Amino acid sequence: MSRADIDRLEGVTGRKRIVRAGEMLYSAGDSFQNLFAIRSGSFKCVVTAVDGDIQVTHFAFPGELLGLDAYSRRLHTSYSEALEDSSVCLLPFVQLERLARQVPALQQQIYSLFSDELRQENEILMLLGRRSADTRLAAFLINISSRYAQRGYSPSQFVLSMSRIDIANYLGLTAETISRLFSRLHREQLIRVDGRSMQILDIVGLSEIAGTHCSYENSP
Amino acid sequence: MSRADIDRLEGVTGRKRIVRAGEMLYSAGDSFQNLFAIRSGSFKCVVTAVDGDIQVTHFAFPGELLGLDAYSRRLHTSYSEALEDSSVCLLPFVQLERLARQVPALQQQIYSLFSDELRQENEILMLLGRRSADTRLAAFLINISSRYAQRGYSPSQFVLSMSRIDIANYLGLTAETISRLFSRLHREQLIRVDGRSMQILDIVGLSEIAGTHCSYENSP
DNA sequence: CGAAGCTTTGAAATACGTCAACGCGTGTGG
DNA sequence: CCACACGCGTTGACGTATTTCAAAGCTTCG
Repeated sequence: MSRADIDRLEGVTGRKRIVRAGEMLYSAGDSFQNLFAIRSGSFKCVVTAVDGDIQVTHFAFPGELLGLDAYSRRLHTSYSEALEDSSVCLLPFVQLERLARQVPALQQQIYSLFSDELRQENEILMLLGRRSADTRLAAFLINISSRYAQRGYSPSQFVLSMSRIDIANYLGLTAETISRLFSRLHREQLIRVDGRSMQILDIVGLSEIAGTHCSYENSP
Repeated sequence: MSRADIDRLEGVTGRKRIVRAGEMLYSAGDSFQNLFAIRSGSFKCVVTAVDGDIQVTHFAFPGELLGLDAYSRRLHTSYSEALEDSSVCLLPFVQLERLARQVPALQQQIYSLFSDELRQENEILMLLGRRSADTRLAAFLINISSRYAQRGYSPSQFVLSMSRIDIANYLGLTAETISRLFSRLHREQLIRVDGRSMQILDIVGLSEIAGTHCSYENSP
């Protein structure tokens, strides 16, 4: 979804919302009314187990859509927290549904969004199920990098909006492991890292660790 | 989706297909034409990485739908293999789309299927990312059990159609670990296991290991 | 300025993987 | 019909990647 698409949709609905860093866009248990198109900022999406354990299921950036998984139960079963001050466009799903019935292209767009997200989750499953820690982190960095590139930013230099803890949780690892891996990748001259600002020095080397010789194949 | 729903849809399209054990329902690279509603048997869905590594993303049983993730690219990116002789109902997606525009309830049904699958994948992410091996297997067994129950079969006695290797891959473990865990659960009187036929002796105890005090919460 | 949370690094513990051997069932071809 | 191979399943011994625990430095923000 392009920024232009989002603007057009916002024209239809006319509502947007600001979410400050650390605030929830929606929480588990909230009723499902809207999809959210991210205009600026970033979010982490998190599911909570009955024992309180949490799992970051994905990170979301401008141009991406949040809330699709809440449709069937009319209830959010996960929460989305802003990683930085962010703004989203509200898309009331009932209106969207109505509009989609009249505009086949929109209909197909919605199916595609669902379908893409399913395919993306399959990739993450592969990462968590079968890959070593360094492969997971390398694949994560390449994925983030390519998503920055898609939006016209530098693919080789960016600031991570999420904490090591969030990255670790997302990748099924611990913050300590992430920290050690960053240090190692730094030592091996593959990246430069200063706190949350990252520079990718050797995308090819990183891709090799990620187990993909095509650096942009993990793009969403 | 109930069996009646599937029959109705089949009336619309009128086509079905038999897939023998070990045969592919579709392979990665196949063009996307149909969704598949399972009438009998079972399938494993598998993604393949560039290095040939594979990951089982889910198991599918009668009443469930396959192929949703192929929509956006008009191409299957994973394959589905029958675990036993099976039959599926073919649902040409273009026809389904057309029909859905006229029948809002069908439209919503399709959204729900997508949405449900997304939510289900989030649960698996939690399993792979944060849970120990025994928790994963216990949750798997409870999930399978509840899906049998949904279809009117015994929740406490069933025959697994997938190999230990498949289960291990699905849960991000090795076949040896699965085997050892089955032995352990057997020793602890939680299950009886003879090859692939399973009997759950203590669903509560199993649920405790799974980290959920509500045994049926993992149902799809 | 202080507290609280994040990050880094080291040392020790452990859960799970790897390797290896063996038994079992099943299908296949001589 | 038997022999054999092959894939699956089990179990043990051992190795190791990652976690856990701990301590200290560093940011950030009230």
